[in-house]
Parts: sequence; structure tokens; C-alpha cells
Amino acid sequence: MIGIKDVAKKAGVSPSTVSNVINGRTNVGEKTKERVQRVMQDLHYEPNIIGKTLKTGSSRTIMFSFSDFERKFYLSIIRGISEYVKLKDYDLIICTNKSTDKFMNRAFTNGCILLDRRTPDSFLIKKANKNYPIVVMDRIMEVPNIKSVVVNNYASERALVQGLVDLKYKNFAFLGGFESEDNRERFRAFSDVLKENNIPFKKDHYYDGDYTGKSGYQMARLIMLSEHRPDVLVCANDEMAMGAIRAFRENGIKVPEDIAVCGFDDTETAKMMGITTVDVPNYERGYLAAQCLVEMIEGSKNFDPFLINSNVKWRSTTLIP
Amino acid sequence: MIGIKDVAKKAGVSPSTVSNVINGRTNVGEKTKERVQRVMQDLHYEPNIIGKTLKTGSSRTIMFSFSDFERKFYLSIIRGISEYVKLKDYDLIICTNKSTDKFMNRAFTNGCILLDRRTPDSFLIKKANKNYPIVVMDRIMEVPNIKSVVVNNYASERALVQGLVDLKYKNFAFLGGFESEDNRERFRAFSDVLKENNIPFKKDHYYDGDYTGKSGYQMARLIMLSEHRPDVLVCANDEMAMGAIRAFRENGIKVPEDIAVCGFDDTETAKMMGITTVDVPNYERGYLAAQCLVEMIEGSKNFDPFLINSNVKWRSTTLIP
DNA sequence: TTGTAAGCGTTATCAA
DNA sequence: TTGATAACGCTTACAA
Repeated sequence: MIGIKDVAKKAGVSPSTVSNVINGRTNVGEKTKERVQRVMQDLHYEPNIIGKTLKTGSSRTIMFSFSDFERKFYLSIIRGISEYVKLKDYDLIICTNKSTDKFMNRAFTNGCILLDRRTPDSFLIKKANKNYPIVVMDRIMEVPNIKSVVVNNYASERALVQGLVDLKYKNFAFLGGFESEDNRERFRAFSDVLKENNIPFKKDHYYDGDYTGKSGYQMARLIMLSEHRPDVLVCANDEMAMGAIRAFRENGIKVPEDIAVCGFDDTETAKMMGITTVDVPNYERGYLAAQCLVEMIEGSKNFDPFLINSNVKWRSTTLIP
Repeated sequence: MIGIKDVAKKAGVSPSTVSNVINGRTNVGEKTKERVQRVMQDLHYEPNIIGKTLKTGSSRTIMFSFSDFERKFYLSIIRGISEYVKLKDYDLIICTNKSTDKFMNRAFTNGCILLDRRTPDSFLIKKANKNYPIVVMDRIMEVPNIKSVVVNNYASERALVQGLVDLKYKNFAFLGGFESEDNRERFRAFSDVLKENNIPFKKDHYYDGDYTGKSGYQMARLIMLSEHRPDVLVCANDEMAMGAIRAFRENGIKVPEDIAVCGFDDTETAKMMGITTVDVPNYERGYLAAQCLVEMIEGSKNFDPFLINSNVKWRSTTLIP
């Protein structure tokens, strides 16, 4: 492994001079500089970042950890984070939960953004401190040095469901995703709005999916067997809505005439298929999460949760207000 | 910043003893061990990985770099890499091309997997050596310490197009993605098969998309204006096929009766919509890429390109053999 | 069972 | 303009 010393020896200078050349300092004579550069080339020298980081004590790097590979919107979030970080000249390490602990290390990264419901609050509380701030995107925590950047699921889902009520839908069903804060919030908004409008909701009209299109398809088949078929199916995300619509149509049930269906997320598919949904600004979510993290790294003491709003997109799988 | 020395001093032992405790060595007395552990807790000590890595010289970490956030299959690839890596007890850093150079450092990572057509061959050739092997997933390179793990686009697309020929389609159009090895290969297979079957192909039946659903939609509108409407549209990926199908159907053109459409990738959408396509095993691509990389890290000298086969999925947007 | 000391590759300080 | 030296936090012979 070629190091600064090897270069120094071969170029007949001291290690510090080589270091100065590498870092573009001005205190090096022109001829020396050229000689050192040539030797670096000859020897295929590459600086060892670990040595540098150890010495300087700063990596100017943040980390994003996630562990769900099933939904495309993660890529939009990454794009958002990535662009903000580039702007601020930080580097970004993305990792999956297996390595979260290892890279969540003050020596390695200056802070991290988490989107992984399997990481317990207690772990985050233990890790966070003023030298290692954390942003969480999947829950609300009000703890020093941890900031939540989350979508205001509740408000958006309320707007959607109230819209459906105004459209005179009466018999509602809900297709939930797996157990998570997102799902709870969406369902809470759904049932709150129905209650406020005195619309009864029977428990057996709650169907359990897991956010996949397949589960939407399967649940829709169940719904078709139910005695009082709902006239609107509110799904916790677009993939399930998509699966449900496919099942209905395959069985001659018209959407939205026989049953209206709506989703959440405004995925590419929802746009394509004209599914009524809630537009979640994922790119912005990532961008804002990165911004909040960098601000904390640079000293901000604002740890209040940041709620991101989203809008209902009325399309052709429901009536339109 | 609390280090091993601080712990040692407070516990009244030497740094090496603390190190031994941290690393679970057996040469530490029970009482000393407990005392040290208590002090580590009290002081909120966390090992500095950079120091450790510098000393041991090995990070047991590989890197994956990509820079396209538009297509979901990247997540499947990441999942594949991630699972193999977990199996072998390596860690995985994912990064985007802004930071590729920084993390592509022998001190930081032991090798890397690249899927980013914007990285030039020359850069890879400069970086790769026996201590830093590289896997590329988007091109074929036959160079020591660089191994290509790529989908056999050519063979699969040939199978698809030959199938269409056998189904008696006569008037072919091709909807390409942006300029890339993938796109070139798919088109080459397409035109080779037509040539072999003496089916003429007019240049103006090549349409330029960019792999997005939107571009498929737009190009389909163009196709509808053309004098001799093709009876089959072969798209370089599913998203474009999906967009095209939507445009056709919105305009009363039936798929596959009036025009057949097929894609490439076998995305979730293609499954849902019943689009004829080529199934690219992305999870496996990732898994195999990681496997090849780890093998090289551990000394393998097999740098021959690894071609991954894929299969045609006949569905309802074309006739079925 | 515990401690001493050298060294991983780099940078920073200060002296030459 | 250059060089000697110490230091970053850790591990690891080897000595005690």
C-alpha cells in the first residue's frame, strides 16, 4: 500500500511537503510540486481517506438508512437528500439497517437520516447527542437532537375522505397496510371524518393488506364476496389500490361506477392509471430532511417536528368534486 | 470526544485492557471487565471506527454506486447486494456518483459495484487493481480486476422478437430509451431478428424515448399519426410500453387487437397490466454482482464477463405463442 | 492477567 | 520553502 511516505522518499522530500502538494497549499516550490506530482502518478498513489479523517476528525458526511426495497418512492427521497447534500458539499452514505449501527458513528458520519420502522426509539435516543443529530422520517419524536420530518398523513387523508363524503359516498371500506405510524394515521383520519359526518363504519369493512399490489388484489376478491359491497374503498397506498382495481375489473365490477377506489402516495402508476390519491412530495421530503440534519450539525437547536403537507389528486377512479 | 484512553484512565487500567474488553477477548479478569464496562456506560463511550479501521487496515465493506433514481428496479438490485453481503458479513455503503470517487478508496472500502453509465471506462481502469476489484453492471469490460455482471439483453430480446415474428406480426416499430448499452443491445437484437426473417424495417419506425412512461405516451401519439401504423410496437422498457398503451387506449386503439405492445424488465406495473415483456432478474443481478465482487476481493482471478439470462413473459398486450 | 510502546496514514505546528 | 515531530484513536506484540 503506497502512502505519503513512499512518495516522499522517492521524490526526495518530506511527508509534510507531499501533504502540502496533495492539499494544494501554496507553500511549495513550483519545481518540487511538479516532481512530487509526477512521483504520485508513477506510484499510483491515492490518499488514504481513513488516515485523513482520523487526523482531521471530520468526515463531512451524512448517512441515510432504510430497509424497505419494495416501494419506488425511496428513490425519490434519496434523490432529494442527495441533491441537498451536494449543494452543501457534504457526502452521503446510504446503508441498510444491517450496517446502521456501524456507520452511525461520530467518526464516520456527522449525523443521519433514518427511515426504518424497525429501529426502536430507544436506540435512537441512545445514539443522538449534540455531536450526532438524527432526523427520523417515519415517526414523531420530540427529543433533543432528534428531529422528525414527516408527511402530514392525517390532514391529507382527512381532506380526501371529507371529499368523498361530500360526493355522497355512504358505504366506506378501508384497506390498510402493515402496522406502522403511516397506516395508523391514515386510518385515524378516515374514521375521524366518518364519525364527524355520522357515517357508520363496520369493523369488518377494515381489510388488512401489506402495501403490495398483490395484497390489494387478494383483499378485493374478499370484498367482492361481502354481503353489502361498499361503494368506496379507501386504500392506504396506491399499489394496493391498483391491485384492487385490477381484481374488480377482472370480475366485471366497474370502477368508479360500481365501486370507487382511491390510494395514497401518487406513484407513477397512480398517475398512469388515473387513480385518485394523495400526492406525497417525496423528493421534497428527502431534501428537507437533509436540510434539517445539516442545520442541526451546524448548531441549530430547533428540534420541533416538521410536518410536510400533501394534496389530494382527484382522478377517474372516484367521482370528482 | 471520549476515547479508549479516557475510559482506561477512569477505570484505572491500560488502554489495551479496554481494547480487549471491547473486542471480547478472554484475557481480561472478570472484575476488571465489569469495571471497564461500567465506565464505558457512564462515559457513553463509543468506539471510533476510523481509528480501528486505520489500525487494522481492513473495513470489510463494499460499495455500490448508482445515480439513476427513476426506476424501481434499482431497489431490487440493492436488496440482492445487501443480502449477499449480509451473508458474508461484509458491510455495504451505497452512494451516488457525487461521492463515488471519495468512497472508492482502498482504505474505505474493499471493492465496489458500479451501475452508472456516466462513469467512464478510463476512470475504472485507473481505479481497479488487485487490492481494489470492481464489478460493473452496465457494460462489458474485459480488463483485469474488473468484472462485468450484465443481463444478456441481446439473447432475451431476440427471443421476444423472434416470438413476435412467429406470431406473424409484419410491421414492426421500436421505441428506444436513452442512449446506453442496454438500449443499443435491445435494438440490435430487434433489427438482427427482423433481418434474418427478411422483414423490412423502416428507419422512421424507430421512435426516441427516454425510458419514462411519459415519453412512451408522447411517442405513441406520434405513432398514431403515421401513415402505415405498425401492428406491433417493441419498447425498450416497460414504463414506455405502459405509457404507449395508455395513449393508444385513450384514442380507441385496441391493444393487442389493433396494435400489439411489449416492454422489457417485467416491472410490477407490467405484471399488473399484463404487458408482454422480458423478465430481468434484478434481485439476482445484485446478488451475483456482490458474489463476484467478494470472490475477487478474496483472490479470484476470474474476470470473464458474467451474462445473466432472462425470460420472455408472454401476456395479454400481444398475441401469445 | 495487565501494561508498555510502536505504528496504521495523515495533518499541523513550529523550527530551520 | 522545506522538514522534524507529535498527534488523531485504535490494535497488537511482547514484556511484566
